[in-house]
Amino acid sequence: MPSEPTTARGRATRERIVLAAAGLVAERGVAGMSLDDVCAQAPASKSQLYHYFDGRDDLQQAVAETTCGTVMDVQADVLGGFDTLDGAERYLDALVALQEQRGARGGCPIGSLAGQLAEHHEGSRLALADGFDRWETGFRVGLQAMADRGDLRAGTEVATVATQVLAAVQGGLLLTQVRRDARQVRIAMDGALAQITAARRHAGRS
Amino acid sequence: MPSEPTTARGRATRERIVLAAAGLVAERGVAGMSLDDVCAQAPASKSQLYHYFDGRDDLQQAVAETTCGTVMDVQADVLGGFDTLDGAERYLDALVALQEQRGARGGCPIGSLAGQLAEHHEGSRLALADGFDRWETGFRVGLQAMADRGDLRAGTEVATVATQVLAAVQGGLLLTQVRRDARQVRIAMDGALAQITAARRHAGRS
DNA sequence: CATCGAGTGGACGAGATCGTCCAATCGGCC
DNA sequence: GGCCGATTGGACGATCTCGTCCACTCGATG
Repeated sequence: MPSEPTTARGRATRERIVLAAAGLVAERGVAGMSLDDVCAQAPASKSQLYHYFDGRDDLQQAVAETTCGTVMDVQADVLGGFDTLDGAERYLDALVALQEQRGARGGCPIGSLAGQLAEHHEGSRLALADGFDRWETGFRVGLQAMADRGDLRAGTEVATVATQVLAAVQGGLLLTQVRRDARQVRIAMDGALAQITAARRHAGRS
Repeated sequence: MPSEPTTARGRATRERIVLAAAGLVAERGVAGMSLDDVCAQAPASKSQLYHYFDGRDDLQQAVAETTCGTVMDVQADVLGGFDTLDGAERYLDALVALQEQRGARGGCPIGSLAGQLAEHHEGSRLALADGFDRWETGFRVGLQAMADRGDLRAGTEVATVATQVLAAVQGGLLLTQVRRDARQVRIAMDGALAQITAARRHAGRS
């Protein structure tokens, strides 16, 4: 049972540990993160790590949670604009630009963690599922706004399309990562967007 | 430099090792596969493993290659039928049935390996990219047959749609895995299929 | 100032893992 | 049978990793 920090100093230490762990996971993968490395990088000592976490698994779950939070924070603005067709295209452009900037490496942080953790740690799986839920909710509220405005085909099931868009993003990012080609995610999501636009749609891809 | 086996016995040993490694990776993930475990399971000895492989990384790449081969073999039949609208729906049904049968666990073997290996082993990344290429080619030739028959919207770019279908499958399988819900992959791929059918399309989902 | 719990530092042992090494065995071939 | 390279068995040391342990410091509070 990990003890929650009660003082500001304790909270800072716990956060240093999680951030160091998240950085190492992003850089080397879950398997490449050793607790000794985390302690060296934080910096912190073993006793601090085991003071705030049950052990490796518990720390990995905390990493999953903060990673989901970071991903959602980074895209909060552009995801908030996903409520018009233009906003949807801006979202896609931002996604592609980010992948190009990273050299098409790394894929989606949440998706990558999913491949490494979902099958082996129930707690981490639930944390990642929660991240996906929040992401999909962002799409859904934006799509609902478009539907209310009449920008979508009549009869569009907004919740279903939101799931399809998220799947297209994740699949596209995976292909981008494996093929080292940032255009893959654009192709994947162009499909999802083309599907939702009404007959009077303007602009295919930029 | 690993030496290729020259005798039938050597080839059998090498194959035993790869299959044992692939099984352990599927069961416990890449990080959970120890070389000692592989030797115990094969069965084989350390010297045999290092006789046929450079080391851990080389073995992982061999696992990636055989995993791609296995996945393509398993779906060869139903993927070969992906050249009519009905065949596409049968493909989707088979995919969903397989996920339900597995309890929505494991996701796509290739996609899971991608998340664990693509970023850290160039050779494995290339092996997985080759697997995706073969998979996408299967979709593309089927879609081209449909286009030639006039089953697709006029002006459909077959290669692009093939990429979108593969992305939808991968994204859908990832959501299925994380959410432990086999319907996710059906939703994801319904979107990709709905997009390609001509106006006189029949049947949405089953 | 004395007390006390939260927080800290880092040594330590148990065990796992990797990769190396060498001697033994197998099986085709002269 | 004798030879020889391919193949095999498994011990071994070096290294890494995890998690435990205990003594220590910090800082709020009475």
